[in-house]
Amino acid sequence: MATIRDIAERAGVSMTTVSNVLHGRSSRVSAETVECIEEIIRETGYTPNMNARVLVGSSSRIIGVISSMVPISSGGIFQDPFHAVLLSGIEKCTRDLGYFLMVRSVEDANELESLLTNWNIDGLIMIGFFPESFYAQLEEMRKPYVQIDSSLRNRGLKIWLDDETGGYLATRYLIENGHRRIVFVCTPMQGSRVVGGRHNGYLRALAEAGIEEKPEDLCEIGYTIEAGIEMGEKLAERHDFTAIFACADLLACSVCTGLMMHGRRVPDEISIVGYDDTAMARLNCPPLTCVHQDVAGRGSKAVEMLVDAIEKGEGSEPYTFPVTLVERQSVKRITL
Amino acid sequence: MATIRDIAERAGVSMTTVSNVLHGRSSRVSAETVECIEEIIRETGYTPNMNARVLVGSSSRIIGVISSMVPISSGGIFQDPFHAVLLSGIEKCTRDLGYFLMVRSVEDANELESLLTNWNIDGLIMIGFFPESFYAQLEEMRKPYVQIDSSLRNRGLKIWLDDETGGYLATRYLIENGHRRIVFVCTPMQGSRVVGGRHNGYLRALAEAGIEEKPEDLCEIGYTIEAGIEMGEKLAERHDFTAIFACADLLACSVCTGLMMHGRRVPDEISIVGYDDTAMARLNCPPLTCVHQDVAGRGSKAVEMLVDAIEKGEGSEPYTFPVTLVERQSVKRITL
DNA sequence: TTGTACGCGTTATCAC
DNA sequence: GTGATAACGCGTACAA
Repeated sequence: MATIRDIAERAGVSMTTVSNVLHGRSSRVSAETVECIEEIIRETGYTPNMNARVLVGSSSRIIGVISSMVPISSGGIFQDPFHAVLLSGIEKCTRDLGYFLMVRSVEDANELESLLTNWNIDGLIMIGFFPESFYAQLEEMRKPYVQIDSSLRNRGLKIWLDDETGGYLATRYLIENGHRRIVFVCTPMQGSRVVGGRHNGYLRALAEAGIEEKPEDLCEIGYTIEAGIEMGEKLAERHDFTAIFACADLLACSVCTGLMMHGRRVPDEISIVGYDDTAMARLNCPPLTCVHQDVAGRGSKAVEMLVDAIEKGEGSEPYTFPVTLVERQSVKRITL
Repeated sequence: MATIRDIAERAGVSMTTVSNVLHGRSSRVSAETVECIEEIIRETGYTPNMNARVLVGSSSRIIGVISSMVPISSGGIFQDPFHAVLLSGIEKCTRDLGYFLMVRSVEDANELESLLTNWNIDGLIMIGFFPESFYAQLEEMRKPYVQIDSSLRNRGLKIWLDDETGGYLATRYLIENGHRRIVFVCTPMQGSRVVGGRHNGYLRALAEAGIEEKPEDLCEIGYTIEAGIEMGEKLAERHDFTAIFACADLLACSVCTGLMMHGRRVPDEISIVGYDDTAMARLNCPPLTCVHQDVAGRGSKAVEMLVDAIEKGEGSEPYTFPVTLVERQSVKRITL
């Protein structure tokens, strides 16, 4: 509760001097006063009132996080483990860089504007997809924002993933293990750079091996456990393929469950490769071979880029994270 | 960016009048000025500057969330799916009640104090366990705080779970299905009300059925997938039990994986019951029978209790959430 | 090197 | 019913 005035009085100096010490402007203060004041600051446990700082200055050192709703079950943000890990990376980096994190779900562009102006938020991290009006609002307000897994056309900072390579690596791995008929399970592709990229990689690997793409091998479903299990049950009836590439761990694991519930064995009869390498991949039985991405790292990078933009006013090119393939036990080598 | 002063000028009234309109003090303003001002407020898209409000008033309408680190892999908060869903519930309710959410990891009591005073945070939600110094700090600052899954002795608001009943239901269910030798897998019990409660329920069900507790049936491990898988592998060697009750889904699923990797079949040879009913329970193969708790609901309730305490200054009794048993397919009825 | 004074946007008190 | 005005805590010209 101690204020700058309190410190100044106790030290017998002016508030300006205290402020200078607080901001490390040591050139303007004699060494001994610095020491004296610092001592008092320690004693009194002074903590700046950020609200007052924001009011007088421009920066609030608050970073906002909004997330579009990709819930596993019902509404609410961050239910998806992917988002949880992402947030974890975001929080850590935000903290390390001396910023604060305000988390909120936002219904429309007006709410977004309110949020931003209410607290004079310095910049925004956007997880997922949002209506065009959100971007228009942000541009109008000239607020820096960074998108994770964004679509193509919007401006602003972007954290991408090398989705195409991931799709390619997964599919090539299956082909190298003797599989020639590979089902592609994904969420609806329309307009999604992410899913589209993974699919392109899938197609490239197929083409490279001289394998023709079969329309019935493309399975688009909703991003829920139930949809995945259902798809697994449907696929269990088919005997015209030997492998599945699912473009998210959640889908891979739930499809796997659906298959096994109907007596099909993984990987003995059907091999599966997933995408993301979240905790559920390691937990799956058998442990899931999948494309790995550094989820928490992407969160950190998003914060770094955003803070750069906030402090230096720099816009940077989209940053693309690499992917790797993690071999576990859900793929069987087969010989024809 | 419009301020109260701007509005006042445009309306040709004083700032006080605008403020009165803003706060619905209609008795002090004539109906026509109210309408006029409201019109201007709409036009100009006025949004209050919260920092200024906090500075002059006392309440910030910010709720803080800190989480002890119970990470699946490396450091960082909210990596655990349980925490993710919890946060989701917290965020929604916070928003519905007109508050804002600041999320942060905190290393020690000093950092906690800084966080709270920096922003004049109204109240705190604590997820998990924290050192005694945290509580001392909060008491000293007279900040309302609510603990989710707290230990016994601290003051403050508490959201509990009926852990004992959960342990009892799970164990009784296994016994009803013919199992008499039930291994109890958990995280270290020492001082944990949560794990201790579940264990007590387990013991009660055993006693009720006249089954003696065997020391070798108590397995304490770390809360990680790796530890669970390892324990599953170890248990796969044993043939002196028919069922496992794991006091967290993560443990149940990873033990299940470990068992199956070593050729033991679930539920044919070994039945398993989990606890929490997170997404991974539905995703498990076979889908996990487990004790259900309303995780998001607990988050909401925490916010409600906290806001009550903030606004009415009321301290309330610990609120205990009920549990139910969800039957899926990881338990087999056996006859001796 | 140090101090004074003003303004940031809002609310509350008190006078009109 | 309405309007000045003083705070809230801090940063920063500007003056000394």
